[in-house]
Amino acid sequence: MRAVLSYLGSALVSGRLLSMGVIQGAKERARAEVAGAIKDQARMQLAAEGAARLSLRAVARELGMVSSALYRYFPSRDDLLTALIVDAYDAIGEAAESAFVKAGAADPLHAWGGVCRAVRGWALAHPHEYALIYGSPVPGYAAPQDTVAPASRVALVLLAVAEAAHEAGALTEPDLPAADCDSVVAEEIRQLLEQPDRTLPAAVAPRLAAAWAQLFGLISFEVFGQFNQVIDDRDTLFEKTVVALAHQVGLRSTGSGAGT
Amino acid sequence: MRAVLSYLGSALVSGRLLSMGVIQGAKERARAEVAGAIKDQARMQLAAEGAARLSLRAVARELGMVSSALYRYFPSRDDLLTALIVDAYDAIGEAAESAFVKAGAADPLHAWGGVCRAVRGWALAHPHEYALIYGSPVPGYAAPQDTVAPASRVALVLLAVAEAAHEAGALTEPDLPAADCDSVVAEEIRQLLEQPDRTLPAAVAPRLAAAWAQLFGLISFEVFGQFNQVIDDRDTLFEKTVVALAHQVGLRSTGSGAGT
DNA sequence: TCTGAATGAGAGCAGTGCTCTCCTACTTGG
DNA sequence: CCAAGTAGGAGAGCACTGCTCTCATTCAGA
Repeated sequence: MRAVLSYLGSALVSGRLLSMGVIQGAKERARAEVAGAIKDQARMQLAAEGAARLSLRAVARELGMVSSALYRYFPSRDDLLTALIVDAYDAIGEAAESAFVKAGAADPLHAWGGVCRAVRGWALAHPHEYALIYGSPVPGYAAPQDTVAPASRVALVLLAVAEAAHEAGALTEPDLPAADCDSVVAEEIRQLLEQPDRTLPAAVAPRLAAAWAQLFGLISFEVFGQFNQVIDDRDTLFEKTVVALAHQVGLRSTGSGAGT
Repeated sequence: MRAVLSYLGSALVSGRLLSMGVIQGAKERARAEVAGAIKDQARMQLAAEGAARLSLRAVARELGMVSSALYRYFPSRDDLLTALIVDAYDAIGEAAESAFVKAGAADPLHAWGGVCRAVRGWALAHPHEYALIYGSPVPGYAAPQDTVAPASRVALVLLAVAEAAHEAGALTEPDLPAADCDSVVAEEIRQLLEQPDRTLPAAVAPRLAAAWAQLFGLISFEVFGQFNQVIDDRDTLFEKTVVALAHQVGLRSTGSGAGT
């Protein structure tokens, strides 16, 4: 459980707590409140119509102000979208984190399933916000640095699940040499895994990344309607696939080092 | 190889040949030519700027005509986008089909890998067109009936690979009862699999659908930049994951009914 | 109390999708 | 071979968009 706290701790500090500062003066508070109202209204339009139909003027109109006033808070439409993207990443990341905390690290397969279910649940409940972050990147929009930390929260939770499993002896080691994996994984991740309090073998990182992408592939097909007229019982398909992904990563039930 | 021909045949007839009619009169030909030029120009703008920045007026301007003239060919921007979507589905489907034909049905694992590689290759070469069909659905845009046949071509190829493997005795049967799978898969797919010349056990359909979604999840993460600063050697990761997916589907090397 | 910054209002610009009317050119029926 | 009908293009115009600029107001701190 140490890994849990450390991973989640770093995620929380880097992505969440620092963004909401201490209580400020009345003026700054009013400003933050208006900015929040703008974001809320924008989020409503996003949920109703999708990102491309999100209109600054409509948001301003709904809020009873004129469109130019909105530019005092967000310098452009892209910046407003970025704020919504960060919020969405934080929301789905928080769903994953709290699911992990709730499931506990005792049974890795149970934790893995809980996290995956939470992510899928959030995606199905917020399809347009999900599309905003995991669909096609917005045109001419390069993800600014503010989004990378929140964007990695779900992946860090999956990493924490694997590390907890490894510490409990419920993670099958990969058979391929670690040197092969080092060239696959990027420098940033290697540094993360080499930190002194990390215990996860670097060799599982590629499998984890693949499972991460595959998980979101499954969710995206469901959210984006690719399973229409193909798969009816998506719950069952998801559950079975999540178990397969856990096995692919190397997760086993606690106690039995090598299951079926 | 019978399965190959029959599957690909139905795909070709339904999706491709019917759309390009016989040689017509000069007038209709001129009309088709202009429509083609519009689509080409639109595709160029799509590749350069993305779907959301595709502008009818800009297309018309580039073609030296006025925007209203363009409405003689496409009744709305959405219809032009739909035409591009159909073309993109056909292109990626054709890439998959020809990869399958080239690989042959002798070695199922080889065929599976070839098809997956071809799909990934097309996606990386045409990221914006890929985003158009596998990214977030365009806002307020419900896929018209014209797109469902082309959209299913890649999936049909994967189905054909599995059926060829089954006929060669290189497909591991699922352990769960077929009744369970029947409720997962939609009516349309069940009817497809129950056709007299189909030999694929219905029980592998769910595994195939899951692998299908996971494959595109992996590709989407790569195309949409989710692997930036996470995975460097994406080729290796893809190859390894494709093998894992093949195993998940139940594909084995020819001759050995159940290998590791 | 005065100054300067923050905030909002309004006009305006260039661009968009789309519709309407008008005019030309061409195909086709007699 | 000619008249009629139609397909296609041109242009104006409408409502909307993101964004910028200027001008007035308000309000906090020196």
